[in-house]
Amino acid sequence: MVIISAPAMRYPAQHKQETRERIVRAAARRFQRQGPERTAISDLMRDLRLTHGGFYRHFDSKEELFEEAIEHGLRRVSDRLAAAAEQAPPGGELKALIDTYLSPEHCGDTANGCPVAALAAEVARTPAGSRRVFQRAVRAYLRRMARYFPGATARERERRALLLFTGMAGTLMMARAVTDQGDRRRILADGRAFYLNAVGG
Amino acid sequence: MVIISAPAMRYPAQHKQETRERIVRAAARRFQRQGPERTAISDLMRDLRLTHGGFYRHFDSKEELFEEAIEHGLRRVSDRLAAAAEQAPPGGELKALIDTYLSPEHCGDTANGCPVAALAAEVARTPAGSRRVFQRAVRAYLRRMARYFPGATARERERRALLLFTGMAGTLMMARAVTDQGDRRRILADGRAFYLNAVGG
DNA sequence: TGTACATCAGTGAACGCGCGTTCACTGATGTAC
DNA sequence: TGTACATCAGTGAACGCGCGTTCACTGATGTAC
Repeated sequence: MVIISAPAMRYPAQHKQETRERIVRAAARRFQRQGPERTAISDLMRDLRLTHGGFYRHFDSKEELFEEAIEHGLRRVSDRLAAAAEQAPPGGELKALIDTYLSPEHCGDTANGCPVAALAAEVARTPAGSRRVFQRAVRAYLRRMARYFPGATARERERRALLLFTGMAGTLMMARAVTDQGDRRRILADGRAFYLNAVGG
Repeated sequence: MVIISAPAMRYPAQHKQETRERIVRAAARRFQRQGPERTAISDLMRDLRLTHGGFYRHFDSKEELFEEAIEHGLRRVSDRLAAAAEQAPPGGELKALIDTYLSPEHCGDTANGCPVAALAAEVARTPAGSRRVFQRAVRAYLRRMARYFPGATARERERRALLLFTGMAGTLMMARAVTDQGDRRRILADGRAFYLNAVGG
């Protein structure tokens, strides 16, 4: 028998929840930009003007935070992509998705961009637990994107979405790895044309 | 005025060179499988039954080794891909490249696979010097693959090769990140069909 | 041929640093009465 | 309303560990003579 009662709280009820979310947001940015190994818990907490010790009031481990940061990152990109698709003229949704994903802005903003392009190779080296979380988050992302794709069944639309977004993630990754600005622009522009043609725009 | 004379050597002349190459090969494998941050110099040297102290007789830093490991990895994949294309029936070269790159074997062998799929996101976080080395190695790789692609000029063939290989790298990365074996097989199979169609096979 | 010397790939202890995690403590606020 | 007490988000020192890099040393072999 478990008795649930409201305990005494010295902070406003949702204060802890908000701090937790701010940590996740800061983590998503830093993990994607610098990689999880190069970002220390103390960096993240300093971003929020807190000290590192308090971290463990919110998370059991850095690994748990990593999982939530990826979920957050995927939600954020899918928000951005869905918004772009909704603003597109009828029939132009797919083109809007591609142009947004392979835009110079997305390329230049790894921190707030797609976690697949920034972190999927690192997720692949992670224990099964984290990979399952990742897989679930990707599925939710694809379910959300599927409606903009042609295909008889939801399953087919999701498969097309997966192929498009994983392919573009690879191309975006390469654009970021290259040093020459001209090459970068060209890779992105070629990619936009290639994928638009490939999904039959 | 520099006098070049053969110094006294206590090891056979090419011994040092061979050790250096063995370090690079071990590094490519471990960097790609575990990531550069999770592989210690001492791990690599232990792979060759040596101790970590000797490492600095061969390389100035871990960063220098990272650059060479990526060059080595790209040469190795392009060898493998070129071999597959050469064995293909006439006209089937592109299909052979795609089937080899997106094969379950390549997916399951990150250590000896393509460094773009395994490490490009990490390269993107690296200082400009390493990124230049990467870019040069990728260009050599594309020049070598270009001959299997349609296109009026070498430049055009290389651009198609880049789009294909970066796209497939993204798809391969996702297949590796996912936990479910069935999903993994499906991603690879869908990818093979998608890219074969996209390059007009 | 034999002997003394020089070379340098490799050894392993040590240094310094960063960082994940723990823990005793603080102090602002809510609750009980 | 006022006072004593309980709670717990946050603090910051400390611990333990891993790892990149350095360095004095070793010892097998080549060269000089």
